[in-house]
Amino acid sequence: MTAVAPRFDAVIHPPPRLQVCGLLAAVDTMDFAAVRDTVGISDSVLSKHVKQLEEAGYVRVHKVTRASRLRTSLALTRHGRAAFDAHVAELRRITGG
Amino acid sequence: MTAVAPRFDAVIHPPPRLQVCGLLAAVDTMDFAAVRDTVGISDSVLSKHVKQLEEAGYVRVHKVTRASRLRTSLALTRHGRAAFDAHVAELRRITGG
DNA sequence: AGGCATTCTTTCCGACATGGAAAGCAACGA
DNA sequence: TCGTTGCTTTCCATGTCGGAAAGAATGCCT
Repeated sequence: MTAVAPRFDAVIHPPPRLQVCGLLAAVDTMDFAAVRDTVGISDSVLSKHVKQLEEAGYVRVHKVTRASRLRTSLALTRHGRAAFDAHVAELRRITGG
Repeated sequence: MTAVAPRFDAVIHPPPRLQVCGLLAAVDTMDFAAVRDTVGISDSVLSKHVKQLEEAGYVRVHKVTRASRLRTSLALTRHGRAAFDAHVAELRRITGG
């Protein structure tokens, strides 16, 4: 009864990106700053990892001026969610889920 | 009701080592060659990863002459099993298990 | 004993990933 | 125009990874 085909994803696997995807998978959208603080990494590092995820088509970046401040929100794309689910399924398979 | 305290382990996380630990977690012992073939990596690469796991105290290497051939068998130590379980628990936490 | 095959182990090497620090940049308010 | 906020990009030092090939240990065969 596997919902998705397990598939290891090297873009998602590294710790910081796995955490980012894990956070985004649980919500519709999350602010850059919130992700940065939750994961506990610097602006520059998060920015670089988000860029990887964006280039893979897994994350969508939305820049909005809110409360007269620049707010960048992140969200998984449909494709990103599918890739994350598949990777999680593969992790479960590997680890004997 | 978490059985083990989730704890991310950088020694275990990389794909080849996660696979090796996943295999060993399911059995008492497994031959070097069987692990190598199941994981699908070369002798030298497996040897190097096993060395990392050994140095972390996670894997025990047993060299035996069997059927007049050198046979190296691998097994998780108790400590290795605990670390693996903790890492898997952390992965589940991160991925929204 | 010498040579050869089997089984890993170690070394060498080039490629690539990663994070910290700092400089850059765009937007906005004072 | 200047300073602040909120990321982004660049620079750099370090680390990891795997492939290829040389090494080493052990046993078999003649």
